[in-house]
Amino acid sequence: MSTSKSVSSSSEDDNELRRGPWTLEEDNLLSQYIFNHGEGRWNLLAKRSGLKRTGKSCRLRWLNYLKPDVKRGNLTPQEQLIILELHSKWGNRWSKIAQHLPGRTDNEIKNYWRTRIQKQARHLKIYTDSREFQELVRRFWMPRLLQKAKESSSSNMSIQNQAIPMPFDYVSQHLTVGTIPPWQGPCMNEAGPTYMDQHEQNSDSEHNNGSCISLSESANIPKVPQHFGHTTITQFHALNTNDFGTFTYEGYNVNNNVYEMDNFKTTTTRVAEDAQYPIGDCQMVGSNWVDNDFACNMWNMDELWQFSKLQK
DNA sequence: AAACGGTTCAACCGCAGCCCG
DNA sequence: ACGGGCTGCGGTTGAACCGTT
Repeated sequence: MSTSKSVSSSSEDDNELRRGPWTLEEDNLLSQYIFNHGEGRWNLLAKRSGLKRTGKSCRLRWLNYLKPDVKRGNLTPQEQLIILELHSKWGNRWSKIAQHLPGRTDNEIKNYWRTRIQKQARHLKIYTDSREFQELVRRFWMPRLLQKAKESSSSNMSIQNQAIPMPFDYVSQHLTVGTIPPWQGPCMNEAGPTYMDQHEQNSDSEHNNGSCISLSESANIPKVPQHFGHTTITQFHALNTNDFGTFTYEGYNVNNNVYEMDNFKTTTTRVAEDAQYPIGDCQMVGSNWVDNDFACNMWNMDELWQFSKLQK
């Protein structure tokens, strides 16, 4: 993008289309026009509003920035969970994913994926569409997000006040076998339809058949062995109990009380019978492989990678 | 304080699909 | 059936920002 070069002042050439960052005046002009005439017919809007912008540019500015219901700020753990899950099912269908995240734009979700998720994958030198990465997400990322979601919901807000409808229903129904977590709380609709039941089955029934989806059930992703599913279930149960204690599963020694990853120590051999999971060859040790600032860094990837290399 | 490098995100581009005449 | 206009989508870019040296 040649933004700075191509942003032209109106004094230069009144007929030249402006590009690059929008000014406050332009924003006001666009908002005012849409307030009076409504959205749509973007090319006509661009001509009549007095903006020296293309219709495309106007549409983008409105939908991604000016529209009143556009949500600003960091994605919540619940939103991140939904993105991970839906991306595993649909891939880079950003607009489709965005439909399930009220107030979030496809652009924002795409940026999140590329700058956060893919960055982590790059650090580990694995592809985000690989089985290894899917396992990483399922094993470590999602539980961490669940824990964060739990913390955020219990500490400062009720679920009802959150923009994402029924995130825990969504998670509990679709990431696991459907256990309703106790921490879901009385405000959750335990008996009623889930988020995806309400929002997806009608619009996407040809893909979904009304059944729950999960990373392991994604159409895009090979089914993982059954014991991976079991791992998820036990991890999820661990979120719901205070006395689950430490247990070992498939070579993973997991202190799963509340997913305190600080105490998480794995020494693994290959974890899948078909030997397709090189990530199982890495070893994660110590108290700080999980970064405290979850919003910025899910893991200390450098450290993780170092251990990964050491094991090879 | 300045230089530098990495990250984020708003904005652009090309393409595909849809609609309508 | 065809072509043109419009809209939406996904990939890419680069300015702005931020942290580090």
